[in-house]
Amino acid sequence: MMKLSKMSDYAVVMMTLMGADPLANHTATTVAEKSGLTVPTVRKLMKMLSKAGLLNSTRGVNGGYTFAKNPNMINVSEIIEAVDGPIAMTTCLDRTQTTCVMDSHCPTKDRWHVINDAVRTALQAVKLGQFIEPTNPLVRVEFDEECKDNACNV
Amino acid sequence: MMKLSKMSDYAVVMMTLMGADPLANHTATTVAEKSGLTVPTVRKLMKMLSKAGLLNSTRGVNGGYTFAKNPNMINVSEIIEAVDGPIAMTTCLDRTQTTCVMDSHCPTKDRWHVINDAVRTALQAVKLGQFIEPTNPLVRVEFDEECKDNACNV
DNA sequence: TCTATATAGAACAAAAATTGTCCCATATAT
DNA sequence: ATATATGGGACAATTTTTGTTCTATATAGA
Repeated sequence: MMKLSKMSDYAVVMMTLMGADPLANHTATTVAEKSGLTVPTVRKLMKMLSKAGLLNSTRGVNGGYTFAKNPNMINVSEIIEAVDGPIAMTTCLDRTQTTCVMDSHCPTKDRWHVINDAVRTALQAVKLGQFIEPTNPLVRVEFDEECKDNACNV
Repeated sequence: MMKLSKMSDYAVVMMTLMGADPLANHTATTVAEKSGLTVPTVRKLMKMLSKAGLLNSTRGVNGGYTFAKNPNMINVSEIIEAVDGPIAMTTCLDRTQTTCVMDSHCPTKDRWHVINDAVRTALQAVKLGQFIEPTNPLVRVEFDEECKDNACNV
């Protein structure tokens, strides 16, 4: 099954929860509480999202993270790529990889970009704002133990 | 990085190589030779493609696999789903998983369908025929009745 | 200045998923 | 009968992902 990693799944959930209060300063601790994820995991993801330029960070006392831009302008592919790296459907499209088992036998290496572009375009079309409930900005979801395992994306 | 599994990647390559001779009978051994993949791996994938209805199989001496339908009518998502299972971007969209019980509390519930559908649609739009060298006239000739409405000329 | 708080970066072990191979059963042409 | 080929399942090895821990750095406020 082709699917997202749990980490990028978590990241979208976190960003969605933060988006309920889009101007506030969010710390790893508070996001962990809201999401039910552990603090270390949230910290790791916040760092990635900050490094990718989706969040601004402030260190020290009263530090934390704020949205670097309007959630309505953040698309899902940005979040996924911040966590999982570039969307490359096959190894030969991943510039960090150099080896391919099939090398000269491969008849498809120049065709995959069609699919890759199609998928990226599809993901770019979906904005974070579409995930945030406009009518319920104070949602404070407390996940069960069971939901930690799959980010509760039922 | 969100990517295809190697197995589904291999499967597309194999199908592309077979598509160069779309009416022939292909054995696991011959496809292994053409692709550079090992025989056991090719066998495993051929079984999956056959089970999914993309290939017809014949057992015994002179057995092997033939295309069950025109390669131009086979889309890439069919091959991927034959090998990797249904395309479900998150765990909650995978019907075989039932681990999350907090349906009503998840902030991203029902939103993932938008992305999932977008990705599936993108993959469905790409036909195997687009991977195969367009110089082979047999693809068009022998499967012609399936192509009456020009659907094969994508 | 000192302290408590919070992010930055890197390294790491545990867990999970994938990959690749092997075995034996079944079918079939010669 | 025999050689050939697929069908189904089980498995170990490998790779990837996941989640945690550690130390360093930055900052507000007492």
